[in-house]
Amino acid sequence: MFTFFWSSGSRNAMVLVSQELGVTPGHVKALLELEPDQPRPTGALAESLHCDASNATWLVDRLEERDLVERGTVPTDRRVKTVVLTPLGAKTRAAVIERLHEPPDELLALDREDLEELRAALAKLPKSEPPFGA
Amino acid sequence: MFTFFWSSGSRNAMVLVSQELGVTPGHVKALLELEPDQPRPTGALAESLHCDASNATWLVDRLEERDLVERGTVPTDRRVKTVVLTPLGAKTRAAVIERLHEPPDELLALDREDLEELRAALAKLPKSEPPFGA
DNA sequence: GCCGATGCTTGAATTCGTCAAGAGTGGTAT
DNA sequence: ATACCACTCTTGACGAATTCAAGCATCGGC
Repeated sequence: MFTFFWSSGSRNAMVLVSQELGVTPGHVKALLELEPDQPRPTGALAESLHCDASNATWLVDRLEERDLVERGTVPTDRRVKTVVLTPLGAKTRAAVIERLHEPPDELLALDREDLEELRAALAKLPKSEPPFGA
Repeated sequence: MFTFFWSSGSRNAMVLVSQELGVTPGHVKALLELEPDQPRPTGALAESLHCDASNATWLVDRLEERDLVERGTVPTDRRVKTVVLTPLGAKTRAAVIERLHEPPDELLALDREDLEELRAALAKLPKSEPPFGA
């Protein structure tokens, strides 16, 4: 519903959240792209993140160092390496989402009616691949 | 009017613009903080950019290399170094602003009525220091 | 079984950002 | 005036994030 938060942020919400949780903004972006118990190929992750494959490799390295994800393989194609959340990773991801759903001050300043009008107006925007469900 | 663009972007408008014009996103941010013919102290620039003074120094170095800005001094206090746009810098800045005001596809997809509703709804948000006038 | 395409990794380079330390200057109190 | 503290900018070191070029292993088709 409020995926629009992402950028509206009063001084970028994601940066603040990542600082609170002791991870980097890059970690946060990547965690949000991973569903618990659903391994994804590194390449798919890179595509979701709109970045280079080598960048995804580097990012997964950092996540792996912190035991937030684990690498795996798929039997059908031994070239691809998958990435899957560890229990700690899933927990951290949940905390990030929880924290990210808290509406920023700007929206809290609106009364119910104005908020509903804003929601309705934004709902008409063509959607552009929300970073995570909601 | 559409300062909201900044972040709403379909893949960050500023990044795209900077690529088009052959400069970095940092260059763009800095250029927008400088009014033509109005020298600003390096420190003031750093504050506007919400970054470290040393970062501002580094940024001005890069801008100076490309002849987009020039450094100067003020007679009243010999500690401060000012930054002012060169003719090329002013021209580049104008191009950036021009390009940045073009509405993204998401908004072009809306008809006049929906657009007006969105504008009205957004107008009720408390304002948080727009990056440049308009 | 060869060969081009594909998936990931590595290394170098650049940008952006922070912090710590230093040089130069300004202001103030003694 | 001298000493001392505050302020401005710069420099250097470092980490995060990003891109490109090159390399290795594997896959798929011929």
